[in-house]
Amino acid sequence: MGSHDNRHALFEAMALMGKAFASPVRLELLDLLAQAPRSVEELARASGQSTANTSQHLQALHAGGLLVRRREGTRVRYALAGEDVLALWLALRDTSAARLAEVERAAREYLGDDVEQIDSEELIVRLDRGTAVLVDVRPQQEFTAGHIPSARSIPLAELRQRLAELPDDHEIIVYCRGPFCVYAHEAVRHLTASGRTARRLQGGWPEWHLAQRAHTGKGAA
Amino acid sequence: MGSHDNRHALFEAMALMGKAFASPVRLELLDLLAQAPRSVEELARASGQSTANTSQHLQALHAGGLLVRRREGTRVRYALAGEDVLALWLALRDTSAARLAEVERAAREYLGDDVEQIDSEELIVRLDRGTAVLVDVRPQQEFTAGHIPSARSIPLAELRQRLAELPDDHEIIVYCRGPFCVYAHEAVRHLTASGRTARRLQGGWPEWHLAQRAHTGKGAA
DNA sequence: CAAGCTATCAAGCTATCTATTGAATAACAA
DNA sequence: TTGTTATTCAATAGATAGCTTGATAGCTTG
Repeated sequence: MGSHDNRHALFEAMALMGKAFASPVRLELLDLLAQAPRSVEELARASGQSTANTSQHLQALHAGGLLVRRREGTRVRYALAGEDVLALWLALRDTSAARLAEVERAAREYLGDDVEQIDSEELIVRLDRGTAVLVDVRPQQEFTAGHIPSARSIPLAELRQRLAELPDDHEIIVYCRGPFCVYAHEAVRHLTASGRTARRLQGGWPEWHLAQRAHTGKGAA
Repeated sequence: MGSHDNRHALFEAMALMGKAFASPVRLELLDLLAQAPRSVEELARASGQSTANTSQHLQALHAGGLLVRRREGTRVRYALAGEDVLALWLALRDTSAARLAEVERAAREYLGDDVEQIDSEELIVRLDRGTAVLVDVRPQQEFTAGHIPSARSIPLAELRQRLAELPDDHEIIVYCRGPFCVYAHEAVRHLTASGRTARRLQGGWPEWHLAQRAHTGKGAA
């Protein structure tokens, strides 16, 4: 008899995860956690929300199965539940950009003028040849949590003072959190304005990370 | 100044799509549309919702960029907006099953006892050898909209009367809408009870379809 | 153009969600 | 113990979402 009820219960359970994606604040938290695990306070600061509100949203994401949490002394560290969750978030983000004009428009407004891009295959060639250097302009913490091999860390905020560290005779390739993060755009604009040859890597650390996993056969279940 | 506002606007736009996934009714509609495009009334009947309510949910899915619609005479035909949307829905579904105990439990309750499975590689081998026949037990309409090559259509409701059509000396491999659809489970249980050798194909038409697309290089943008 | 069918709209009620506030709890240090 | 910091809980008000009902609009057919 209750086969209908059972089917509805199934979709209701799936909607627990769906609901987690239904708030802009939660999406921003996911995006931050795609870079590195963080405490509630760090996430609150980075997202511009109150601590209590951030905590509530994190619990919603946790209830949706997207996050794991661990107490570390006096603070609680939240992290994405797994690479499948990371892939799901990137898929939602990219599909929304492809299908919703609103997202495209907002992205253009936020990122400003396009800067020259380079894809990861080309990047590898140029690094091998030694004609380019790779710079990670995300905050130090995110670099420490994981970065593209052979990248050096120069957080965007420090770029202005640390220009001398970058060789004059190399092309500079910059990456950050991903295609919807301003850091690399701003870095490239600043570098170009300073007379350097600079480009933005297409995709950021999460994309690189996922692609590596896929190639080495550690793919999804 | 408004760089914060711009970032928030970006996530708000992405959340338009996120919100579309936040209701069990909408997920069921997506799941139906993953099989074949349909009119509002068909979707209402299949999902057990009122027409008005179904229409509203379809509009929400449309606003989220997940559906396209086209007027066809007196009715409106809704369809998934693209293969990226199909892939996204399958990813959400599978991730929720992997990460949420509630989904696993609901799926077990709904599907009943496990039946023997076979993966698509093995399927191809057995079809080549001619030791197996492949049966699509979804409603006729969905078969017509797309099916695995070499499958024959026997909707579950007709299986009982059409048993004679199936050769006695072949293994019968059954598929339906996907891993969370009961049809194939029930078909295999019925066939086995009738003394046949039957198994369920792992994954249904949408999974097969996406996998084919990926192999032939028509992958995502 | 009138009838009939499909889909959408509009209004209303209830339930759920969001952000805020202030209090409560957990871990740790002195 | 007491104090301090990080996080969660509880209560609230305002906004949104969900489903129902009845009216409206679009297309087709006679």
